Amino acid sequence: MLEDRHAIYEYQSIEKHWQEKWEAEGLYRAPDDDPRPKYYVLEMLPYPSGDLHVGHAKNYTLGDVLTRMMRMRGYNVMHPMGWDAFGLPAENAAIQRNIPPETWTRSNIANMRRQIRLMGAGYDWSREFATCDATYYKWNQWFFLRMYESGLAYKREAPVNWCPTDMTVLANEQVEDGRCWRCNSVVERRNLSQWFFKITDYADRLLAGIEKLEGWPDRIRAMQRNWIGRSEGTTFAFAVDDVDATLEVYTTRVDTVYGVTFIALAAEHPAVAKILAAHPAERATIETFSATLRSKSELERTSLMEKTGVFTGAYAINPLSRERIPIWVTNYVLADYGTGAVMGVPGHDERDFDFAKKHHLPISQVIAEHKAVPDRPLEAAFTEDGFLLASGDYNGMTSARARDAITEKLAASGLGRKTVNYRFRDWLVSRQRYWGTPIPIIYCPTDGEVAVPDDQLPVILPPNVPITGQGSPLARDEAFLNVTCPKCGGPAKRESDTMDTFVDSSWYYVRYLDSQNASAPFSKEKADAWMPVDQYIGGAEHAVLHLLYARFFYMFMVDRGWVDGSKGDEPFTRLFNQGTLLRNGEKMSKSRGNVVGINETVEKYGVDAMRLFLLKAAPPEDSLEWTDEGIVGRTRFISKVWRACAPLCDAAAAVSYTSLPEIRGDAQRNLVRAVHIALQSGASETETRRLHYNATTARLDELINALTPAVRDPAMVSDPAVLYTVHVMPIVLAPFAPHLAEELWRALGHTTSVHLERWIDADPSALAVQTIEFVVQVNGKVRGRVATPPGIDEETAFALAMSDANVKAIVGDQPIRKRIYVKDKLLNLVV
RNA sequence: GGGCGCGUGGCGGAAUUGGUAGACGCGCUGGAUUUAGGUUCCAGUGGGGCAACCCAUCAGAGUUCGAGUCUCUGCGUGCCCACCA
Repeated sequence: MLEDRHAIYEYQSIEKHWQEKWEAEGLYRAPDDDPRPKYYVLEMLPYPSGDLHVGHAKNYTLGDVLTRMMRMRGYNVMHPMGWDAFGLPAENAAIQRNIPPETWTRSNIANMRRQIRLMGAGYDWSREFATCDATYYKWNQWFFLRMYESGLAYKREAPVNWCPTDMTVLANEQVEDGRCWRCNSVVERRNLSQWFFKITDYADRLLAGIEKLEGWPDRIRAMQRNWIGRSEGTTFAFAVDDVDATLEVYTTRVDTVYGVTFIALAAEHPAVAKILAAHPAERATIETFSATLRSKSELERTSLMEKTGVFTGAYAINPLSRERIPIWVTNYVLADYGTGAVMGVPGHDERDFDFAKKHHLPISQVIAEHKAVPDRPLEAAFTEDGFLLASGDYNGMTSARARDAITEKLAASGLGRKTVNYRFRDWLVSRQRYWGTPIPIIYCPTDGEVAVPDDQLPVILPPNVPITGQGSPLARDEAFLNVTCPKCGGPAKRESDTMDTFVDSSWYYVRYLDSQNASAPFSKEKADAWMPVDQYIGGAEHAVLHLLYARFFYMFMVDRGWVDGSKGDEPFTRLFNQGTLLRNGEKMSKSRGNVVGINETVEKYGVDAMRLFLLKAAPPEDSLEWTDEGIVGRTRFISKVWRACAPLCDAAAAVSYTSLPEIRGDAQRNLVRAVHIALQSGASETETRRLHYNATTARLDELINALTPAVRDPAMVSDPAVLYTVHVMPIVLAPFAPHLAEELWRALGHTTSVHLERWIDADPSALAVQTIEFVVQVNGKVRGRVATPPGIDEETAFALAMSDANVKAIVGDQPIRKRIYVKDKLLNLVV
């Protein structure tokens, strides 16, 4: 029955052919002036690391399916692509291979662009850019200057990770177990002058905004909330005995203030020097202790180390109890949170308890679970709220009331106030690295810190700078460094630090909308037309950093009036977190050596088979195990579709695909129903934004399983229902297997692409069934099934149920106490 | 230590609102076609039982006419943050 020419689906030539044709026709351009409603689909900007593997394909396939679906559902869809091109791997590659970072990056981009096209993904390439283009990073510098003007970009000393061998700062991610990831030297903490963005000014807005982000996974919202880490408490001062200094502490538990038995300072606390001046006897001990601490990495200072400290010789006065309490320098107080000084309450804080035990400091209980005074000493810190005791005027109060009362008392005497602290810090944006955006600042001996004027942007990153891995290459490039001061014209030096690459990815989503603009980062008109991004897609590894920075940048843009704030100040309406692709139970990655390449996969199985497998194997937010058997199953599906449909295309061309065929029997009705169930599934997964296209592919399997026997049956093969199904097949396949769909569509005689067709809305009359089978339960257990036309009432259902021999036997002559009837589904009899 | 998830056949998973558990695919078993392998096609595939039936969604309890789904406890497992006072 099958003609030879239809027996084998030649995916290689077919897929290549359509990709070239689509590209030539500009099928995926998103016009700015279009009457259709807009829809902006964005996948996170990829880093051009070299080769794509099927893990990348998982990400891009989901975005591509959504893009095609939304286009078919009548939207003007924006789906751009670009490159997060600055960053460390390019510099490391430059060192290893002795080629400039730009050469390595550009060749990776070319390769990855080719591979993405090979996947048949529909992007509007006319909007493409790389962040290392001077036409892009110019605007990074422009944003930096606008932040600088607003007081949101500033420079200060900060402790950073310093590798003494490579003579460079390392990002936290580049420190592994306290050692440099490249040379394995022990990383030191150093105070260096660094540029920051004052993201903490936006803390409350970033926090409040999370509540409105209902299209984001709760997990990510919780992570951002925790990361921001808002904490309300009291800041108040202790006077220091014999020393002209006060020590401010921050606490969320001011109700425990009568239990303070020591003050714990961070070694970096500024008061330490003053205290040492008054207590020279302790100087040597403290300095040795501080020096040891300074040489430790953050990691060693935190989780790995036991709590230790040294007594300073000085005492503080508790402003409430008037008690005299010792001041210690410790290793467990963070210098850059709160005030860098903590009131030690071992009775009610686990860390203070550990410390007090170790250094034999007194432990007193000032909070109890009940009002009765406990008769036993504490065996561990009691950290819950309770009732105050041994707390002067506040005895018997609840913790909550005491916090208010004590804070008020401290405020009244000018010693303290209510304060809010955040766990997250200002964003450190400077890097002592070459391959990034130069920070547009000049240091002048007369004028100090001077911003590069806008008309001198971009500050070009000089090519051909030797990269050795030893310190910042720009800091040694005299031609780059030596400039004239924009203010006085005298000799001056450029800033040699470059920006964190997270700056690049904080606003790229607006640049796509106007990527050729030479006079501004983007025009307001275009941003207003397209923003916000309707669906953002990417992995959860960016849950905090990138997604927080991008939100901050967008709020800044809204505040400056560059984008319309009436649509809100959040850039990404919905966020979808893709699950990772696993192989042999581990995340697929180059470093694990378990990657499956795109090229080989496409060659061996074809693009459509790969896409279908990635969609079918698991819901998109779950991780997915790559198997060759699984993808073989999808090539089987494609062959089944091809063998069933291709021979019938000529006949089907004459049958309408926009109106339902005449139904001549149950087999025909079931077939058309399968078509519309698949159409409904695709539409519903899209409209609900659940994107569980794994379910839709199952409906496609059911559809082909219904069509295959029909086309083999001589009595059915020319039936209108069969020919209708063949004609609709490419439409229902189009988002998932775009090449196969197009090949069939053109074989049906169409001269325009199937990807420009409208999705067909599921027809209720096609979905309707002639008979249903409802379940009869007795006491909740299934005892019978009854076939009837749908829509019968309870009495009819009951009568039918009782005519079922099995049901009748089980019920017997027991009285029926209750009946529960769910229309067309079940009847439950309680006896 | 804190926060958030997740536990369903041999495997990936389906069951969107409490209503026929195991759709669909992979794998496996038997058969047909084929010189053979592959492809393709047919039948079967949670466990027990000859059968009618019984038992099954990590374990245990609860709510309900009815629980994979809701509540509680325990166990297992994953991710994120981890001395933030």
